[in-house]
Amino acid sequence: MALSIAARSAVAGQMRASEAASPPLVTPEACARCEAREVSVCSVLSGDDLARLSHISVVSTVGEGETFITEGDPADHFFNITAGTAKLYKLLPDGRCQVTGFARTGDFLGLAAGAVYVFSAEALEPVRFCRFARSKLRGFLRDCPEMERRLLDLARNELVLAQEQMLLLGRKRARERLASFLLSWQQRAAPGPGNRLMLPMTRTDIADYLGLTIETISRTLSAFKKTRLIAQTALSELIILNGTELAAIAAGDR
Amino acid sequence: MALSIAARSAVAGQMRASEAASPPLVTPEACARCEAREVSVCSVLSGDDLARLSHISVVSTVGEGETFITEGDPADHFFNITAGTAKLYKLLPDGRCQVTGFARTGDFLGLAAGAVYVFSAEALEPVRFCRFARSKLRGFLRDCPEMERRLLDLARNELVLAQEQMLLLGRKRARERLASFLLSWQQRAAPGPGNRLMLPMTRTDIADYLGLTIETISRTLSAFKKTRLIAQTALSELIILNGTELAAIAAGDR
DNA sequence: CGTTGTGTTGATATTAATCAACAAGTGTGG
DNA sequence: CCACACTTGTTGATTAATATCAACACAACG
Repeated sequence: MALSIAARSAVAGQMRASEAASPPLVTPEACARCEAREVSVCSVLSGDDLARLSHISVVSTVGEGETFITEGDPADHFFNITAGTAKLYKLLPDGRCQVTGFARTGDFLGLAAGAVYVFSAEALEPVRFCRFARSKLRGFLRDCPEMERRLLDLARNELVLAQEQMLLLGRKRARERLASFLLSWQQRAAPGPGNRLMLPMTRTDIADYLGLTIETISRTLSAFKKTRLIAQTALSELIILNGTELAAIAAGDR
Repeated sequence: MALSIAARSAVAGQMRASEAASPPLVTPEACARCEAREVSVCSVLSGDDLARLSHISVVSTVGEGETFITEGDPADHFFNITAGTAKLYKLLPDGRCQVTGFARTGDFLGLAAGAVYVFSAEALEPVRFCRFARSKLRGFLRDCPEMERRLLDLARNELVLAQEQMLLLGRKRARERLASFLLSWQQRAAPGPGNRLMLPMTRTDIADYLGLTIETISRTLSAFKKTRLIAQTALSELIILNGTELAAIAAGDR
């Protein structure tokens, strides 16, 4: 069995939040090393602890479009993404959807859950993850305070990001929201060749993340292209030409 | 010195989130007991641990309208509200404001912070709180895993609420937002005599919490009054007449 | 009493949603 | 290989929800 408990350094849409973020909990290098060995490693664990944690973990893979966490189901497991990207979302009875976040390699799912999951998770591209039972984790944490500390840091980080997103959803205009999203995604995603930014999600996903419609996303992206803030190299691939100006827009300065 | 680390059972705006919430971390009774003794008690601590924690805590009081946490300042302290209500908010450079939450007796402030605070806190009525240095807390937590576990539970709860609020801000309409707010506040606030609901915040605060304007709040409240969903007993005091219908509106069912 | 702050209500403006048409890409089957 | 449906994205026209602007009511307070 393989296992990984890791977290990328989260980057908020704004400088201020970025300053407040904790240092990387697990470096990208460590993640890569884990993957190569087929045994993902929690950076704070070693020896016996690691072995014990491996006992309670299971590795799985899901294909694009598959839902692997469903809102309302008993929250029996924690997840750690080891490859791919997933969207996390909540639904209203009439089908309205709010994407609460995107999870990438190293991210941890299931912190924001009580007895049942309060969100669903769907793979945007093939996703590999490491899953383990919350009941067993509880016992493990009792003997491994270092691990608990990391989880608290993770939760803190997520809380900072969530509040930043509240500001975005409650008070920013469409162009400010999209600018914020592009910049924060640029910082989270590994840059492609030639500084290209890959967007594994559809326009619908972006719209549901930013509280807008696909038409508004499309129009706003077109406006950014026309003013040379970004360039589009493929349908889901673009280059940020003027990050400074984009950051000013994201912050609401113009 | 007095000290308190406590948390009320958080109640989300929707049933689903409520089911998911952890059991009360500190009962209202325990809080009351703490207050009476002028030594607030963390329910998971006792004896030596409690004495040690008391060493690093300071009790303060701030008046209505006073800001006691400022976004961007070094996040040196944790806070635990022991009396009163405060609003937590973030600002955009041009003055737009997003209230990210309201903190009441027993609530804990400062979890969502890194090197600097990412939100400000202002007293809506006279607030008493217990404050202690994060640097000292860190050392304390090392020796008191039970305490750390509680903090993780608190953070988990806040995360659930934050995601519920994202759904509200991103996808709910004005009447749905206000209905959600009234119900969740009803569950958090101690009910006044005759089931009256006290709202210590102004229309502006509610508007900034729900991502709306004061005019929309006022109009929507008037509509609720006209359809007998609520009745107003004073400017900041009302009664929920039809909670069932209000819940249906909050959930987006009509 | 006037003044100020807060809330309400009405008229109008604006942003983004909705409705609609079409373009481009993808996959299928003949 | 092409015709076809089907999905996703773009753009335009119109509508709807909420913001903005404005007037006024009311209470608190000096």
